Amino acid sequence: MGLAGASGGAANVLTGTKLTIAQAALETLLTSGFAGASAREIAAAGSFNQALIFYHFGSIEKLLLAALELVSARRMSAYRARFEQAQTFPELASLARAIYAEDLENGYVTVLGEMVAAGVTNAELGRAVAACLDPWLDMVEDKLRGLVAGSLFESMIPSRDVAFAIIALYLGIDMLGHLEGSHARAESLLDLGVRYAPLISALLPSPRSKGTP
Amino acid sequence: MGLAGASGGAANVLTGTKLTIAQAALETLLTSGFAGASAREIAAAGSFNQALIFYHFGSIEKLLLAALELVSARRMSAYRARFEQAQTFPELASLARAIYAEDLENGYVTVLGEMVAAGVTNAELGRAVAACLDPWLDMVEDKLRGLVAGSLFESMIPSRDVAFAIIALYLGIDMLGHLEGSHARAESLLDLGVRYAPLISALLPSPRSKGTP
DNA sequence: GTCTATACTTGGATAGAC
DNA sequence: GTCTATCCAAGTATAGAC
Repeated sequence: MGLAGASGGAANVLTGTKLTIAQAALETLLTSGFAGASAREIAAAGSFNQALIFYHFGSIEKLLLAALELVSARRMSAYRARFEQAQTFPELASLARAIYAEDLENGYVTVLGEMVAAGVTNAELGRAVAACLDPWLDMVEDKLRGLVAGSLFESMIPSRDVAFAIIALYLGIDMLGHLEGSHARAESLLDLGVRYAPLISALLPSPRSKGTP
Repeated sequence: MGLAGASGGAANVLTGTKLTIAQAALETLLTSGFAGASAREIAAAGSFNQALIFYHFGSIEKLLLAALELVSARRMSAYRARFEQAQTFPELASLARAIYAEDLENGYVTVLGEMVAAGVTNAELGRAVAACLDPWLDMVEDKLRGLVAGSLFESMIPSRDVAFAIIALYLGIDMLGHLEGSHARAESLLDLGVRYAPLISALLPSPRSKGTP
């Protein structure tokens, strides 16, 4: 609680006008998508002057990136605790399902999808978006490692690859939902995961019934 | 072999100038991405006049869509036979791996990624891209149904959802590859699939050793 | 820091000659 | 069907007053 009385935790250094602008950018990303997120639209959404964007962020790209980092940090601080608490596959499946539902409601799913899409068509932006995804990859990887630790699968499962697959699946579901204009199939798939997670649990003999280490 | 002596099979109705233009569009999509695929760039790539695009296709969007349908049809006719031949999980995993490698080499992975990304930022385009993906979803679903037919899992596995997951995973891997600017992790993940497919096979008792029905 | 006004660029699309 | 020339819209970004 020393300097810069921020609220969350990570790198939420945006305050005042910069924060206002970033939030307007998010709003625009949400309602008009990346294609519609021009300086003029964003300025209109936030009722401030177009020129402020360039004064504070230098370029639209940098603003959009800052906005993405903002949501990423928010989501991380909102979900991390719950994620670390979940210790079984059923719990994790339910959590994934819940996170998707919340992300959908908050529009984070949309923002992420738009920025990933933008990153694909723009290499520089792409690297930045990938960097934003990295902490999530690490988080999933750590969790996986913990889950299989001590079990038969410990040496068999390359956690990094599997974590990559999980993030890819989440992203792919997100993308398809966007394309179809409906996330119904995405949600039904996640429900399926919840329903069958106990089965996976049964296959992996849980080796850590000693409580949290 | 009656009317319209086309080569492949599906809906490859592009000939002459239209085909030239569509191929230039593909080339541009490949080298400059969706963001760089402007009328002028495409015309330059194919050494024809900019105005021809609008004469033949009406708009850039429609051209790009036609180009996507072209590659989709090409890939379908190139892979369908091999896909239908594969009858076990190991075979399918190897095939998926091979398809990704070929798609990567041909640039189809890039084109698909770019168009999906474009579809996310543009609802109308998105629906069309989703429609392009549909035949693939059907194909995977049919295959899945055949694979689990007669086994214990027949009533348990909702083929549609699982097919959706598989397509989503493929797409997500593709997207992440684009973002990172390298498809190394994607390929290593597919290799992992090949390595562990026999294990899945062992779990699903193969009920159909009678040859092709 | 914030505003107005505007320069500059790019890109979609069309008109009309050939 | 193809070409030249051009219109028009939209967007990024900056200069300079307040």
